[in-house]
Amino acid sequence: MISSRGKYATRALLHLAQREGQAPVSIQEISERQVIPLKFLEQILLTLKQAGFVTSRKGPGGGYQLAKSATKISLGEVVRVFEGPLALVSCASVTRFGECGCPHPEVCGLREVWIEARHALAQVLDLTTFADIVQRQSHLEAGHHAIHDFSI
Amino acid sequence: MISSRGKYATRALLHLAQREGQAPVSIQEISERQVIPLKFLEQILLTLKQAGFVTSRKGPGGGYQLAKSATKISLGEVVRVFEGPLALVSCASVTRFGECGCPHPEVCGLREVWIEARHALAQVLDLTTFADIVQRQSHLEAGHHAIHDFSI
DNA sequence: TATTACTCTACTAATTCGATAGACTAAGTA
DNA sequence: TACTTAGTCTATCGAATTAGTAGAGTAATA
Ligand code: FES
Ligand code: FES
Repeated sequence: MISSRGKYATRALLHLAQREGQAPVSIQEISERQVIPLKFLEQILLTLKQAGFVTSRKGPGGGYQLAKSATKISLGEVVRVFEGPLALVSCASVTRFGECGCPHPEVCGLREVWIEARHALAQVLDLTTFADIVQRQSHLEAGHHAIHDFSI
Repeated sequence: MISSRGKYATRALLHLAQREGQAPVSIQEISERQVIPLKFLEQILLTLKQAGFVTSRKGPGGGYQLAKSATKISLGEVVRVFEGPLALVSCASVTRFGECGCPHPEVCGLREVWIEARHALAQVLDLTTFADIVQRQSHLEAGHHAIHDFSI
C-alpha cells in the first residue's frame, strides 16, 4: 500500500494532466475537486515541484501546471518520489540497491523472486504515463456516459 | 517495501522448506542461521502457524515443520498475511476491495493502472511457491560453487 | 497597496514498527 | 517424579513514520 501522500500526488498530477495546455490550476481547485486536505496538498505540490514534474506561478491567475508533457511523466517516477524504490525488499532495488539482512544475498533464491516482482511492477508503472492515464479516464467516462444515456 | 516481519517470515519459511521431510527445526536454529532476533522470530512463527503454513512440536527434538508441501505455499499468500493486500491502493485490491478516497472511482483512470500493477505483482508472487524458491536457491548455490571451484 | 496565491518551516497526535521481557505450558527423559 | 527442552502467549516500550494542521512569509498582479 502506498501512502496518502503518494495517492494524493498522483491524483493531483492527473488533474493537472487533464488540464494540460490550459491556464494554471490553483491548489484550492485541486483540493476541492480531488477531495484532498488543502494544507496537505500544498506540501505535496511543493514536492512535486522540487521533483520537476510541475511549475507554479504566484499571484492572481496563478497556480500549477505540468512542467513537461504528460507523455514524459510516468507513474513510476512519481511513485518513487513519494514511496522510494519499487522493490519490495531493498536487495531487489535497481535504483537504490541495499542490504536486506540476508546472510548470503549472493546465493539467495528469495532475492531472485523479489527482483522478478520489482520488474513486473516497474514494467507497469514505468511504461504508463499520465497521458495514458488521461486517455484511459476519458474512455471510461465516455463508456460511463454511454451507459447512462442508454438508461434514460 | 515490505516490513521486517514479512522479510523474516519468508526467510524462515524458506529455511523450513529446505528441510522439508527432515526433523523439526528449532526456533533457535532458524534464528541463528537466518540472522533473525530470536524473540521476534517466535512471534513470527506463531503467526505463520496460525495462518496454517507450519506446525510445531514442543519438548526435546521439537521445533517447526511445514504444515503442507512447499509446492502448496506461494510467496503471495505469505506476503499477504504480513503485509495485507498486494494492491498499492485499496481500490485495486481483489481480496479486500476498499475505498481509496477518489471522488469518482467508477471512472478513474488511475485505478485501472493500480489494478494492472497489482495483477503484475500477483502474477509473480502467487505463481512462485517455496518449492520453486528452494530449487532456485540450489541452482544458485551450485553455480556459486562451480565458480569457486574454478578459481581454486 | 490590497489581494491573491504559492512557499516554507515547525509542530503534533496517532499509529505502526521492531524488538524485548517474562511468565507459562507441554513433551520428552533420567 | 523431577528436570530439561522447546514452543506459547501477552504485555510493554522506544523510535520512527504518517497524516495533517498552523502560521508567518514572499511574489505577482490589479
Ligand atoms: S538477499 Fe534479499 S532476501 Fe535474500
Ligand atoms: S479510484 Fe482509486 S485511485 Fe481513483
